[in-house]
Amino acid sequence: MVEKLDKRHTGTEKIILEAARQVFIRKGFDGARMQEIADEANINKALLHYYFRSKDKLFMAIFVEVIQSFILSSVKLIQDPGHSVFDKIRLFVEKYISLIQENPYLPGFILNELNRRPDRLVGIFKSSGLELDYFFSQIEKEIREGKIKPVEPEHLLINMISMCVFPFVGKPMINTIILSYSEKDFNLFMEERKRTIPEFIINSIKKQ
Amino acid sequence: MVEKLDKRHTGTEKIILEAARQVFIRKGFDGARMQEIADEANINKALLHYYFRSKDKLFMAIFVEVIQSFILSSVKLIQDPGHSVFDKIRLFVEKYISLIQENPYLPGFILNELNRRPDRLVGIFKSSGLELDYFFSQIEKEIREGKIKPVEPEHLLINMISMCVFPFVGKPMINTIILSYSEKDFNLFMEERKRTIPEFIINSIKKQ
DNA sequence: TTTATTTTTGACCAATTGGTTAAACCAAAT
DNA sequence: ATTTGGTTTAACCAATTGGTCAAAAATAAA
Repeated sequence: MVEKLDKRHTGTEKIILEAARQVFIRKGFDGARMQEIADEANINKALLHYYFRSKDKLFMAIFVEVIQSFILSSVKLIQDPGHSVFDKIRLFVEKYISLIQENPYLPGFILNELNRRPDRLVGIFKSSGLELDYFFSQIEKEIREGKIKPVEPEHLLINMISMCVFPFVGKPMINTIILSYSEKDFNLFMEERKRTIPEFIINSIKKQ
Repeated sequence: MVEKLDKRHTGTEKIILEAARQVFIRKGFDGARMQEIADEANINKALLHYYFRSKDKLFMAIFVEVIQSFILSSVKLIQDPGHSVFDKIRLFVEKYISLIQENPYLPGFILNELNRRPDRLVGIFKSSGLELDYFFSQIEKEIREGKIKPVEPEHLLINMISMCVFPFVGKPMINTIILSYSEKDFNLFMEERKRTIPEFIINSIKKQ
């Protein structure tokens, strides 16, 4: 019964990957312990090495998975030829923040590991289908057509990403700042941002 | 010779702190090794424990120092009653980016550690003189006076910080994105941002 | 110089780490 | 029932870790 065997195999493998994912994201590569991953998966530590040969290999496995699902889901929309730049801004901000809200510690994890071992990990990032050429040329086109003010496409994109992602990375800091001004909690603040960020961007680049 | 003693003492202490600073920022708390700090300082490892009792205490010492110098230098300007909101945006972006350029890995370090051990570190952040009330009320005042469009002060501030800081935290990602569009290098890109960010923000909130 | 104090060191320790191994387990095939 | 194959485990290992300590070195006081 190859099928049954494969299912069992994939079963434990998935359980390990899920456990590793949680622990790595929570503690980072250096902070994560193989024993803790084994505990989280309710299996013996040696089994980790049976499926994935080393901590590094296990980490790579989850990192690739995490990057790809994260990149793909957000790039698709932005490269879609079926929306105007304004619509893309609105849709991207809403969708991107919602995506991160489901996994709030993912950006911090990715960015930190990427910085800590760039030579090891940047390759994964580059080869994960990160294509932005259509979006960039679409912006240039709408500028030529006089639909939006002249802006540098790269800066616009980085601004969008920055305003969406940074609050999650800087949550402890943001909470301190916001709570010193109002009683708003972080989740409410991010819900507001789904509205204020597109408004802020579009106000900046729309022609009057 | 109390003076001489104190100088020597402060001398080694400062050498240790400087070494610890470099290693902790480069490797993070979990990744840093006491031996590596000792090597960096060219002293015996036991001497680290002689001056600072534990790795944690040593880390706290440098974290407090780092936070305070970082916060203070940036908050001063923003609370200064002598500038308009527009001027503050221009000055802040220029000064904040320049500050980080001198220490590009500081934001990533601070944000990551803050997320990793919030209960331990957020207190330091809170008690480091982070006051923003004047800036917030100044924005509200200029809105009432019709000088700028209605905006939520907290969102505006977070937007400013996000667009300045995030690129440094996401440098490996940013480089991939930018280089896929132009041949610009990161430093040039950040120099451009000193101009494009204030323009972007002011375009968004100015009245026409 | 001699004594007292402080600073620096090398050697050491217990605990933890990622990783290994040989044996046990367990379902399926003979 | 026995064998066969992959799966899971407990026990173990070498290396590394933060941390200690007693003695040496350097400095100041007498």
